[in-house]
Amino acid sequence: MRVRIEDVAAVAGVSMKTVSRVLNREPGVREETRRRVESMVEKLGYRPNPSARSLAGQRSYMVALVFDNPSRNYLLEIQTGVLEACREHHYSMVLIPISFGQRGYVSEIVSMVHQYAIDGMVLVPPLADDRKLQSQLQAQGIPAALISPRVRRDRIGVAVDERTAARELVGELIQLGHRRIGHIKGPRHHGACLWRHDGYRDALQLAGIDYVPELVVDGEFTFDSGVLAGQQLLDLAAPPTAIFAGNDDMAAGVIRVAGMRGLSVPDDLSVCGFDDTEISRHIFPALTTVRQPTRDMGRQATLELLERIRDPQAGSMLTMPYALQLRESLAPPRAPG
Amino acid sequence: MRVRIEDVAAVAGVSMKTVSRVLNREPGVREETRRRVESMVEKLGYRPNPSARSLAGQRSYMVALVFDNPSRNYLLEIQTGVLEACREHHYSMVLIPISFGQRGYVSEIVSMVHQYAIDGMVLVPPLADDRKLQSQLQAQGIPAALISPRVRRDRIGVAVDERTAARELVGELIQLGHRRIGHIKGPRHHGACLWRHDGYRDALQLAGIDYVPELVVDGEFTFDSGVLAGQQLLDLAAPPTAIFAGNDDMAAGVIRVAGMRGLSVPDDLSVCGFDDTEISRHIFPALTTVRQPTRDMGRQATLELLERIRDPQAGSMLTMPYALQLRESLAPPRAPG
DNA sequence: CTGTTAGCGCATTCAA
DNA sequence: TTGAATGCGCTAACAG
Repeated sequence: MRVRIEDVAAVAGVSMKTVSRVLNREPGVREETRRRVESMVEKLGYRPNPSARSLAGQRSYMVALVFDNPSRNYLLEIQTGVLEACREHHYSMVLIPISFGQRGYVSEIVSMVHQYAIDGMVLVPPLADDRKLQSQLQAQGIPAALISPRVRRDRIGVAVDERTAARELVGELIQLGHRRIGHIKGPRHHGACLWRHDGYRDALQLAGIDYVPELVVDGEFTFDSGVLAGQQLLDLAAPPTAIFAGNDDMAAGVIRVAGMRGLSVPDDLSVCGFDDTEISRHIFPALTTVRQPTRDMGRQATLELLERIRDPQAGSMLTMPYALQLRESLAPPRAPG
Repeated sequence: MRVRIEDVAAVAGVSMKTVSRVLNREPGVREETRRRVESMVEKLGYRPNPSARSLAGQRSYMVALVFDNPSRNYLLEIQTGVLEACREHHYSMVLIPISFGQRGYVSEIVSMVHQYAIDGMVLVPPLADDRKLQSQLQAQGIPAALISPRVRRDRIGVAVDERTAARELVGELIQLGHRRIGHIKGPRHHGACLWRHDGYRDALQLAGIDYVPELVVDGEFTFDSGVLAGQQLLDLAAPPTAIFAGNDDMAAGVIRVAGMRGLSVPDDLSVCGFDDTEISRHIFPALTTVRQPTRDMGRQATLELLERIRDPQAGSMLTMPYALQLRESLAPPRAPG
């Protein structure tokens, strides 16, 4: 019925071990033998049994994507990238959704890792910045690739220069003539919150514009928090003429507030976001934002992880490119200055 | 180091097999013994090794979610529900993304199923309607739960009465005074396309309104196709005063077209969608639509699947409730009649 | 109701 | 460069 490694060995006239060596690309097999085995593998349509492999080898050929469900779209993109890399390398992916900050979640993760003999994991923000988790993983020798972590030294994974991106984005607003520019921050424990805010500040400074604390409000990276923050900003005695929201969902919230108040975007208010998620193109007016290659980030992070799994010295922290997406939501202010 | 079933057995003073029985909820264990074992499992923090279980038991305790990536949000909700059910029952979920219609995709799936010894699968539209796939799965004895399939007899899974829902939704438009109501269909191979269109037709008929073919155009369930279809409808000599888009993404596309043309929604044009995905609340005006309990559908479908895995006779086709979500995008037509 | 034995399919010793 | 024996942790079939 099922083709086993034993069958391949018999047909190829070698031992099981030799077939195993060929399959796992171990050295020490004569070229001719290797070819013979490979052709038999092909011919019989042999596929190793993952459970047996995992049980005997103490590893699962599985990578875990651990997440806390920040932005669903973002996550989906990452997931797609991770899955892509996994398929390319005959790994599989398991999802570990967790509640960040929930009591005992670190040991929960570690325990799952052991249960499934997971070979490595990809951590998305805000987990990528969790010191406790990381030191646990390190202690247990479990490789992890980080996506957009705050600390990058000696880590593997991917990141984008979000600070510069934010600076450029706000620079566009300034270029258009805006001076009172609001900003909606993300939750504090996100590196993104920090970098985007810093970039905002950098841009103002470069243009010689004062940083006005009342123009900077807190958000949660959710649509609803964007609505609240937008109301707060537009309720100011001197409201901003432009708002840089920390991500697209919050920017969409701002646009909704504007709509409810009869303000035209971008004529009465310019709005921009960050991430270039699906929604940025699906709302009207389409949102100016910064594109991160999210899917590719998931993929590359996974590739680095797989390298490290093979060789504990390998793998690095990649910087990925970003791109401003200038769309309809920006215009000069009504009364420049 | 690792806690094994043997350790639990020793501590509980029973044999391995008894522990195994308890873990797998097999009958034939005295209540007291069961409790004792369970408490030891708890105490030692024992977790079965999936690979060993899978290897010995010829099954993986894994369920596959097979999909073709229709709407990302929809899928994510389904996935979350499936994952939820899996966790509750100590199953894990693997993702099998495929290209529907690609040459040999059926055997690709079957082969993966065998390789991983997958215990069952959840099929989302349009795969839930794939005859070839289903007969293959049936032939191989692989249980599958279907989400919103066209054919429901003798199948397990979940569905919603989309036709009635669509009728009620269009009924709302008619109630408001609309007579020229446009409809954007989905791709033909989706059951949803059919049901929603039929519901539209039913509503018109009930109200004694003629079905006008030029008011019904094709779409692809994507935002962009919604834009195109919206343009087509609004370019008519006598454009509709309301549009029922086959799903939310397309409805968002229509709203964008309206925005670009300076038409006010809902004052100049009423729009409604279907599915109640995230975008329906995030655009302005917020979209009137039909909510399907997508996440719960994923969960329930999986529960049915797990039942059938245990017992080839068990499991059924559940009908899940829907709910109209009346939001901002509807108003009476400017010139009733 | 419970325990014993064998073996799932592979990787990993070690020896040849 | 290759092969034979051992066991990964669990479940299944049978025995008690």
